[in-house]
Amino acid sequence: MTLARIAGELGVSAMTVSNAYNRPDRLSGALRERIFETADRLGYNGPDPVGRSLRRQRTDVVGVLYSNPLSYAFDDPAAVSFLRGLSSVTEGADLGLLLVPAASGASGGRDPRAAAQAAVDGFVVYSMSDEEPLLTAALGRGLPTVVVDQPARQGVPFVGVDDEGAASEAAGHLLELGHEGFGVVSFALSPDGREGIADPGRQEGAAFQVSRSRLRGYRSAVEAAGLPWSGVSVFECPGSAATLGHRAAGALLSSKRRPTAILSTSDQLALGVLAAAEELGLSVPEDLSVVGFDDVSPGAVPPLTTVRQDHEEKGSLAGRMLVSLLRGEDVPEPRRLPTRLVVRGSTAPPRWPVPAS
Amino acid sequence: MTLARIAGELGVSAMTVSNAYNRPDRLSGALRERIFETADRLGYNGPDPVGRSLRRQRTDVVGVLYSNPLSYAFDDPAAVSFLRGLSSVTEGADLGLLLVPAASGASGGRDPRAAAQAAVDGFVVYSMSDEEPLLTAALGRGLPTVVVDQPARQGVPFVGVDDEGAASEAAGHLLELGHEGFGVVSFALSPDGREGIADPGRQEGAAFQVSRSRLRGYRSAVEAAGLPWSGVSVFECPGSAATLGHRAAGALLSSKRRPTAILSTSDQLALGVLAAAEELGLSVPEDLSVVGFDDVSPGAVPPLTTVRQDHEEKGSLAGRMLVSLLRGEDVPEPRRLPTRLVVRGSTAPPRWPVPAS
DNA sequence: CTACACTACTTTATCGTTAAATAAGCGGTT
DNA sequence: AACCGCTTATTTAACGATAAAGTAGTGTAG
Repeated sequence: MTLARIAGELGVSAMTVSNAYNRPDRLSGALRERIFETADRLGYNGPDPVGRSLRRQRTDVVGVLYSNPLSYAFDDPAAVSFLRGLSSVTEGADLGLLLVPAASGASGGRDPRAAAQAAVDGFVVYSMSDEEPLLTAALGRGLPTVVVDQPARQGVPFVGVDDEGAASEAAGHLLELGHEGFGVVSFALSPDGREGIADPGRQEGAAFQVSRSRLRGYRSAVEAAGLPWSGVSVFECPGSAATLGHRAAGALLSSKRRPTAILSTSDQLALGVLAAAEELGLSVPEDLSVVGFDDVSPGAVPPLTTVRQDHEEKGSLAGRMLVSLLRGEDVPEPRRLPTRLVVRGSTAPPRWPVPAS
Repeated sequence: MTLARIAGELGVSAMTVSNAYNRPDRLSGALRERIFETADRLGYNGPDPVGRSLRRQRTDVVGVLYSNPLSYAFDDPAAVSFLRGLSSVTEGADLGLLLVPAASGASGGRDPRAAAQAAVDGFVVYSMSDEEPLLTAALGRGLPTVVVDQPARQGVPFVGVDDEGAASEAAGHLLELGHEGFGVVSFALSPDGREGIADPGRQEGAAFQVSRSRLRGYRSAVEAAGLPWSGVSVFECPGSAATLGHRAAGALLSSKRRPTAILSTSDQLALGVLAAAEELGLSVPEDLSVVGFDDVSPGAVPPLTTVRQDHEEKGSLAGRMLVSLLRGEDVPEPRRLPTRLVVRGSTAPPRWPVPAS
């Protein structure tokens, strides 16, 4: 069933039927009624969305690009909050939200064709590595695009936080408490799935801007306190799950110079660190201080000291920016949303000053 | 930039350019290379998704219809798990997932036009009321559709659980413990936003099949134990948030015949009940037993006795069914997924037998 | 030397819609 | 009878792509 068939049935032009649906005020009430009635009778459900999109050159859909398999997003509380904020804005603007499927290639990267095949008016790109081909493909489409968290690119509207500053503040907190022996548990520095200690080269060369920034923040605070960064082991996990943090902490805590404090680049990892500590008979915060990032784990025991950021607001801001772009309005300067260090029960002064060697 | 322009530039037919992208084996490697190179040079990103969908009569997108504003879905752990399961299957089949925006009308129902406007190959409908116009509109499209949780409709592929049986089991557990005074905290019976005690008429007339079934399950167990259902107050909340459960429990627990046990149709509501009990100085489970539904609140204190169901599997099954339908394969009989009563710390025998009056 | 399969590409027609321009008719005025 | 502004409906021409059928040209077998 198509517009034309309905039109034929009634002896009117297709345009008139189209108008019945799109500009009801442009035809007489009587005719409009007859059209809807005929449509009903013949089982026509209104203009076909695809034909309509082709002609109007817009889809009223926003695409979401995620660097991992889609289903991981629903496992990550930060991503879920982000989507909540984003969806509330897009729905308010009567836009659909398309979760773009991108099969993962062998390299860990995602199939860039996904971005080319998505019938959307614009993209929201969530947390990708610097040179992700999927991102390049999306930007290549020339559609309005907002990047969230990473990578910040010249000329591309961006939403994120000051990761370096926040990380520095987190490390500063531990330093103030008197800690001198640190370990870092980080999520991926690059999307190659590596797991293990990351040397400074790998740290600086990280393909994930957020990882790079947070490590830099930790480092600058540590060095500002006169301590050598070389004394800090950075354990890289290939993702951000508690089990990965658990393994990482296991490695760090069994090294010969055991840290008295562990900085984690996510709460999920920090949760794993807590579990590892418990397993090793270390009590937190007495024997070990732990700091998370994101503030998405309200139920942790002990409650996590962490860097709070408003993920929902991030989604909502990204949504508002994209909606403005779609409407052809100007978009305000890239803004960094605020973060706040929330001190809870997982950090305390070290039991003793760290011995000199 | 279009196929035709690239074709013109090279002096070949549009079809050949199309084939370069869709059936690379149908043209010589040399020409293919020239085409890609020209496309690159002119900034062509491959076939336009909308034109392509129009011609092929498919979009490779699955629409998700939700009975509440979309952003609520990301607040509901059951819905999030469901989406995780669903998205893993759709992504595996290289299908996009379109979260369909449906502005809420005054009646609380959602704008049915949303279903007509969505450019999708099929729908997954998540937990809707019996006569929701949005659902009718979706089914009217004649696209492959799978309904999840409710409403089960003759001839429409369905995924859900045996709510009545599970609820009956939950109530049975309390009866076995010796409880005789019950209260029920239920999420919406009908989408009209009512809050307060629901009489048996409203219970039976509920527009949400799941609500109806769970209440029936509670009731059948209570009556099977020889107790009158009229003695059980059912407090209806307009949604499923902890704050609503809190208010509901406040009302039930301050009535003159205070229940010794409260059955909640969701964990979220049960969490509110726990909060209300604490506020009133009642300890759980000593003074009050509480049972949830869904098993999505691992962190509750005390840990909730609840009905466990596998939301992720539900999403994944719905996805598999829809994918089969899209491929024109047969879909197995509507199946009810299993549930299991998980007894934890929120239920115990009543402190004393309920006094006769 | 015809027949036939095969490759590499083209032609034609169509998917379902809507923007923009155009026309026809209205009662009334000049 | 020409022209008004206004409403209502029509005509025309894309929007960007691909299915299906068709046409050369080439090699290969009988």
